[in-house]
Amino acid sequence: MSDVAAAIMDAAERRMRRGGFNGFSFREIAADVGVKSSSVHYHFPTKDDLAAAVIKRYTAETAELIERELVKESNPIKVWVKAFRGTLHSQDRMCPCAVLGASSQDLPPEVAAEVKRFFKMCHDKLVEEGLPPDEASQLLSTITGALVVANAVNDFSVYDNATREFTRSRKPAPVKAAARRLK
Amino acid sequence: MSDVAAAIMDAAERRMRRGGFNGFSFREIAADVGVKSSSVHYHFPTKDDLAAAVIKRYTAETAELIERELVKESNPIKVWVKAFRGTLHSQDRMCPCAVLGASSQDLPPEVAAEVKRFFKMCHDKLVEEGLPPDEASQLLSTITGALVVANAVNDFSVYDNATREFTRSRKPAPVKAAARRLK
DNA sequence: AAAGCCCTACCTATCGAGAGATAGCCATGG
DNA sequence: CCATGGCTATCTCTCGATAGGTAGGGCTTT
Repeated sequence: MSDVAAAIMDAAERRMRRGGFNGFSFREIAADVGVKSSSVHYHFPTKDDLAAAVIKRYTAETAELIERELVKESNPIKVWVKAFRGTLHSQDRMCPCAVLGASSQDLPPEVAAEVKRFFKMCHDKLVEEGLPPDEASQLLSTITGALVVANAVNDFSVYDNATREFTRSRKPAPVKAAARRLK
Repeated sequence: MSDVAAAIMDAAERRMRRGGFNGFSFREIAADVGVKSSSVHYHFPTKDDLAAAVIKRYTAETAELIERELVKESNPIKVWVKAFRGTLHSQDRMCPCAVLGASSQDLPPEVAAEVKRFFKMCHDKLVEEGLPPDEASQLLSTITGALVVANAVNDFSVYDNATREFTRSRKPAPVKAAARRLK
């Protein structure tokens, strides 16, 4: 992928994190990158294509990040809470999938499908790492919601308050998951 | 408030629940109600006005609903989990504040302020009903996130799975809160 | 009671801005 | 020499917003 294409995806992701699918335009992206809007169309024919590509890349990057962190810290709960905490404290603040997921019903089908894939990936990984399915759903929901609420009230401490109990009292995942990951 | 104004707010709320602030237009609302878009402007001069009014009303209605339910069921956790579950299973599916809150950074200030007020109201009420602040943040986050994730993956059972532990194991609120409410 | 008047609640018509998308031209480099 | 990756220019839509017109109900004044 060319530098420009990557820069376009970066700009699109940044704006999607703020305003979702309807929160950015080809012209804005083009201005961010320093090209013309028609050049954005060259790399991503339609807006749907661009958004879907951004989410697909984001899903892959998140999965990789989690894998890397699991090597350093074997408790998956701590890893996921910390990862989303990093998102909140980053410049872009929100997870794009949380933003898009909230208005999933109004998304182009390809984009909605990618967002769905993201959350499925998260849940699958949590279960694979040893959490019971319900607990995985709860953790994923709490983390996602904490992001939304912290964003809405503009107070990041909400995230830490909401996730505190998780990082404190939960048992670490069974050893087998960590072992499988290492071999 | 006139019938038409109420119908406009109803239509706006319905569309906001699906697509957020950028997910509806004056013309769509007008068509839903059966008037012209200029008539919508008559009742709500700007789009910001309309959206803020919708959220303000929604906040008040939610507070009233919770109060009513607390008379029947004294455990606030069960009441809130059930209330948002009702939202998910309603025709409109999402809480408008969850949708708008996710893209809070891109909202007109008056609208963002109303969304913030909604979440503050929720947290305040939970604390008032006897929950420790952190637990209130956690419950609110989990419920909100469960809505988002369930919506994104298009599977309502996620909500029940994510909130199951809350409704099962938590202690009911202290008696004083219920007593205060009754006097 | 009739005349005059204003306010409410719509309407038609239109504005300029910005959206996504397309057609076709041009420069560079393998 | 032609494919790649940009560009200019322009299309058609839709957006939020505004100007100005009108029907009719209710008020006051004579």
